[in-house]
Amino acid sequence: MIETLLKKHSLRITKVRMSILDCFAQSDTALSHSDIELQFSNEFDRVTIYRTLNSFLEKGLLHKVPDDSGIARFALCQHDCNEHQHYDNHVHFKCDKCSKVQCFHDIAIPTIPGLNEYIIHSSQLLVQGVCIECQE
Amino acid sequence: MIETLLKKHSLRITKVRMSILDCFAQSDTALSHSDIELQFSNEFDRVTIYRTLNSFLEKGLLHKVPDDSGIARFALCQHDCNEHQHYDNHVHFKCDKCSKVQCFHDIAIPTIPGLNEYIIHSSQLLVQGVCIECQE
DNA sequence: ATTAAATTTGCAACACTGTTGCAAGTAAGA
DNA sequence: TCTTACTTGCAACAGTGTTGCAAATTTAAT
Repeated sequence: MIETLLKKHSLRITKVRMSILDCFAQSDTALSHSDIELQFSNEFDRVTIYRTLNSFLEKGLLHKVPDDSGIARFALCQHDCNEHQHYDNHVHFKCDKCSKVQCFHDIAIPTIPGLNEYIIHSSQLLVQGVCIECQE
Repeated sequence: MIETLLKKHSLRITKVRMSILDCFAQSDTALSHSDIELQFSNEFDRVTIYRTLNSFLEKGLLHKVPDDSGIARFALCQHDCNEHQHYDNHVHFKCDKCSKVQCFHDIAIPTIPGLNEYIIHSSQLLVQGVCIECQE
């Protein structure tokens, strides 16, 4: 439940946070600031939306999804992330036709040989192509 | 040679293009617009730099390096890319300390099982951590 | 070397994304 | 209920990237 989720991450329960978190819970794709703003522009200030996304990110409710376009997209964390640790090393798929970005939480990224001397914190794999819906 | 490279990709030989392409040839890390602008701000207009980067991208001289920060970085293509085809499915490493991004052209990205129904155009792996220089 | 056509450059202006400071408003615990 | 700490909205700003247009430059053809 959404309220519990906020409390668990030590965030106060407010209208903006409930609405935006609900948005992510409903969506099966990663959402950008502008996606959110489209829905709530006459309800909440854009700065508030930015700040909400940032606190969700910081507290481990959301993770950032990389993208060649430059705009930041976010998706719900599936594991127990918190402000100290993020576990979001999974595969992302971006459709070149509809531009939607999906997370594949179940597909682990294989270990890459050849980076032995580097200390590795995280790996993110972005696959681009055509999603199932856009093939039809 | 730089002039040959421009001609090969059907780009006219101009001062901006020579200078910027040379910059990339010298550098072992990916460069952003602002990296370039720092060097040439009193010589070339920022719009011209943006346009130069875009034509290099389009003609297959450079590829875009993904990054969670949102700013676009570019690096030289190693294979024979052109305006129709890009072969830049390799590993990128970003150092969390110095923020430099390196390409590992030699490390191929393993095939990911579980995306069978998707048409895949490209895969980019971004590994973050601490580079060798920053460990010392 | 001259010329003509096409491309490139610089400038001004603009749009979008994201951040900061501050005063007013709200949530949560005593 | 009251107090404290956090959150929100507003205004202003900074950075990144794009577009239109006139002037300059490259290129290829004479």
